[in-house]
Parts: sequence; structure tokens; C-alpha cells
Amino acid sequence: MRTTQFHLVTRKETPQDAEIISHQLMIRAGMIRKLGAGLYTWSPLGFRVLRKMEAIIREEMNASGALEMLMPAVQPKELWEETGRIEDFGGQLLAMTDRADRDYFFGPTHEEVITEFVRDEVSSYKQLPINFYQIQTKFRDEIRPRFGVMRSREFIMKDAYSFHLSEESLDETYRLMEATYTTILDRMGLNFRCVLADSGAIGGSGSQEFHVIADSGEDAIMYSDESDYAANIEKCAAVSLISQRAEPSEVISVVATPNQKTIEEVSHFLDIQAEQMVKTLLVKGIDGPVALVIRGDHQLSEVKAAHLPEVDSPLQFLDDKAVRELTGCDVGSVGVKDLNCPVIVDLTVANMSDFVCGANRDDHHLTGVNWQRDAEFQQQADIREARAGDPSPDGRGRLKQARGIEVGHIFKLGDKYSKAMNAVVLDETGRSQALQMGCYGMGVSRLVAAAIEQCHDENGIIWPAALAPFQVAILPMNYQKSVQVKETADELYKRLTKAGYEVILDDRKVRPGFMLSDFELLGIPHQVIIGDRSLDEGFVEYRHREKMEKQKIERAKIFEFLTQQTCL
RNA sequence: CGGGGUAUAGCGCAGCCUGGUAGCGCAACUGCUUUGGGAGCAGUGGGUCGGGAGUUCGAAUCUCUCUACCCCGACCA
Repeated sequence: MRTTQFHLVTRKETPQDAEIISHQLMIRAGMIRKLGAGLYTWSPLGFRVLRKMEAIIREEMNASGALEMLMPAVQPKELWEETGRIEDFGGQLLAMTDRADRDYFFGPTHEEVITEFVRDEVSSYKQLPINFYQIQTKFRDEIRPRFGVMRSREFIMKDAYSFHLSEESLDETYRLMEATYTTILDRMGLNFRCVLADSGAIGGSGSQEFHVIADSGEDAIMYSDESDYAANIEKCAAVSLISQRAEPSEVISVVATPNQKTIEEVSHFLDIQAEQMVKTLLVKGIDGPVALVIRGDHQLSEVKAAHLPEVDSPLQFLDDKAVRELTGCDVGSVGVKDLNCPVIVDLTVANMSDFVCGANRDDHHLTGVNWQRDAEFQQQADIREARAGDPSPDGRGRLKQARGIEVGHIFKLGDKYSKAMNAVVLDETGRSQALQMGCYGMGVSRLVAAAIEQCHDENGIIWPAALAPFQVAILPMNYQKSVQVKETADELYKRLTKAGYEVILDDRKVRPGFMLSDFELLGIPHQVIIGDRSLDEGFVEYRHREKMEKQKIERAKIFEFLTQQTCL
């Protein structure tokens, strides 16, 4: 490809409303352009990268035995009524109506469609196990799309759905998909981690996420420094930090804490550590309010709390008025003693003694509070967020924290959808059995952004070999005027192209500095600089985008040299 | 969904307060010079000032309204 025949529109200035580096670089390199909130056009340059991602995914999915297919992006509403997931997805569903006033959703995912397909197509255990996948445009009406294609509303996703007679067979395919995802991300040259995950709105029993490690990642992931335990912070078990509850040593007493409401204020006012306090959080439950109690220095895990059967999901805090009705005081003075609602305490809190909490009376707290003697709880549960430094839940090592971009998620769905939609097969004995199901997603467009987050420097993108839109860039200096430069560049271009390389030759009439910095921005891995100065001595120059030092290569040997560098 | 902000040429912005029919930089186009690190000079094209309504002799500017986009928040206890 010659740049004058291609569509190359770069920008030297950072776009104003791009916050993260991948978004900035994708705009500057001209890979994407925004059409509307969370909607992006992929230019020919960006699309080349997207296709590279897809090709790797497709190859590995096919190699795993999965079968590619294509489902409609538009789905009838009735299908979603069968599984009752309309509420789960809520406002994320883009609803539309056709001329006959029939209701549709633009698919955010395809469990319903594939299950509908399978219930008609698969009737015998002999057809199992089977794994279908597609690479397709999805739409989720995010509350707040941001970061370019990282969190867009329309996006491209590879989604796979496997079907089984037994849980063992599901386990097998699930592990195969885990291995396949690992191969895919390895081939892309990305630094990633597979972590235990919460299964969210999709539902099901087990799930793992694949995260590309990057400081700009929207998720926090926890991992052990000694074992291979790793989990999304939403899922990471937070163990009790106190192994055994000590006997009470203090007398319970009421202290005045005028205008001291937050943990920080009260602990400072009383000159105690936040670890000696508990926070009593009042939330809406299935049968009226529920109190959730965590240690003063801990964070509530909203995901874990919402999973408790007694608690409404999604989690909703009581408003100030409801708090006063229940406790007779302001939210800043709520405590565990004589609370007129069920009390669920975190595992650490269950073992605390002589602690401080609100007195359920404005501007007062209690000190020296002890369980059993002064207050009761109905249940203990893991409801806090794990923290770096906590013991790893598998008992080996301590937890560390990193930021990750979720690019893949695999789930064991079990029979949740097959039961709801009556997808059954006959087993060996002729009995009807609900299908076991797995689902495996991978965000293709997000992967492009994630790769850039991980692979860039101050001058632009540094594409990993497998993802680059072009492998080799030929950068001739004064191509328009110098005959020897033009001939050398054209000849190399012809030879490389013929040999099957993806080459871009910059034949624009631009100044050298402009051209060189453009290709630093674009991140093409192998760059050959051809100019009169070195050509007069019989050389051309080579540089790799990552290292950037120029090497002189004999003009006659450059083709062989590139062949070795690129290992095509 | 709540709060705040913005909307003027492809991009980034000024002009608005104090109404008089639109400007700067970059980009684009033409010509000449230059040609190994974001060139110089001269010239050219491009905007119903987000949409609608109102006030006025006259509105980018004042008023109302709609829309779009951006940012913050939705974990005080």
C-alpha cells in the first residue's frame, strides 16, 4: 500500500475530549472517528487492526473446535420475556419498534437467540457437546460511555455458547476456552491475567475474567504474591483479619461526639484507630431494612452485599429520612446496639471486641462495645472488599492489587437459560434433559484500545507484531526528486509485497521530520528509511519502532535482513 | 438518573458582557523556494455561528425553548 492510495489522516495535536492514552492515540493516528456518544467509525487503518484481532480469535476458536456462525443483531422482545432478563439489563437495552409496532432490542448479548436456535436444532445427546460462536456488533446503552472504544455503546464482540449433556462436559469445554483465551492473548503479545469473577447479569455458577494489565484499567484485580490465586475485587474473598474474638475488657459507655459523623472525624475526635470502629450501613432488604456492618477502615463490597438473599439487588442505601425513622438519629450516628432490624456483620467485625460504633442518638457514639454482652448479630458474611496486604484467601501469601481492562469473560451458565427456554435433548436412556450451557465473550474492539494502553510511548503506538496494521513501512526521503531513492524504495516495496508482507510506502511529498514522526505515531514495527545520504554510501537505514536506534544495512541485503527480523 | 459545562470552518479556539451581517492558529488547495526530524514566502477555498421561536430597523451576541456533546456524582454512616 502506498500512502497516497491509502486514507491516512493523522493529527499532531491531542484531541480535547480524549482522556486516556489509547483514545488519544487512536484519534491522532486516524484509526477511529466519533459519530455520536459511544459510537465510532473505524477508518481503513483502524479496521486493519480490528481484522488482525478477529483473525487471531477466529483461528484459535476454530482450532478449539468451536463453530462460527452469525445471529441477528436485532432480537424480538418476546425472546427476552422468556428468560425474564429485561429487568436485569434494564436501561442498557436499546429498544426499538418496527412499522407493525412489534418490539425489538438491539442485541447486547445472544444467550436467548442461541438457546432458541439450539432448542430447535439439537435434539439428541449425540449432537453434543457443541460450541457455537460469532464475531458481531453489539449495543449496550451504557450510562456513561467513555474512553473511546474502551467503553463505547456499540462494540464488536466475539461471543461463544457451548451446550452439554453433563456438567463434566461443560467443565471440559470451559477449561478448553480458558486455554484458548490464554493462547489468543499470548499471540497478541499482551500482558494479561485470568481472574475469578462475579457473573453479574449473565448469571450462572462459575466465571473468570481475562484482564489486560494497564494502569488506566477500570477494574481492580487482586492476586496473591505467592500462589496463582487471582480475582476481580468484586469477587475476591476477604478473610477475617481477626482469628479469634477476645474477651471484653472495657465497659460500654456513651460518649458525646458533636458534629462528628464520618469514621475519620469520629476516630480523630476520640483519638482511636479506624480499625477499632465499625460502620453500620442501612440498606433496603427483601423484608424491610437490613444493617450491614464492616470495620471502620474497610470498604463495603456492593456486589457481595447485593448477593445476600436478605438484601435487595441492586444494592440501595436507605435515605436520610428512612434512617431516622428506623434509628431516630442521623446516618452519622447509627450503631449496632438495639437496632430494630436484622444485622449482618462482616467476618472481621464478627471477631471484634471493645469496638466503637454509633449510639443511635444524634451526636453520640458508644465505646467498649462487645458482641453478645451489648449487641447481637443475626449472621456473619464476607461483605467487604479485599485489600492489598490482606492474607490471600487460599492461605498462601498476601494479596496485591493491579488495574486491569476486562477483555474476556467466560461463564458456566448451567441450565439457567435452557430451563427458562425449555431447551432439552434426549439422553442415552431416552429421557429428556435440560442442556448445560457455557458462554464465552471477548471484546474485540476493546482489545484494540487495551493493546494500545499497554504498547505505546511518548511518540505514539508501538504495535505488537501480530496486531500491526502494516508490518513494514518504507520511508523514502525526497522520493519525488531523487531517482535512486525512488528506485530503491519501489524495488523493495515490490519485493516485500510479492513475498506476502504487509507494506506501506510513504510516497507523500512531505518533509522528512513530518514523515518520521507520523510513523512513530502509527507504530509500524519495522521501518526502512531510504535517503540519498546513506544510499550514496550503499546503505539504507532500518529501525524497529520499539527500540528506535537506526541501523545501517547494505542496500543489497535489506530484503534478507527484513525477512529475518519479521520471521514471516 | 442528579449536578455542572459546552455548541462559531476538518481540528483547536477568539468574538458574545457593551447587538451593526464573522476572525485567529493548525489542517486543506495553488505557485515558488527548501528536502535526513513537525519548513519558508505569496496566494486560494471553506462557516444558514447546533435547531426553532421571540425582542429589535438589525441577533453569533439579548430572551425562551428544544437537541447534541463533555465532565462530575450516584460507596458521609
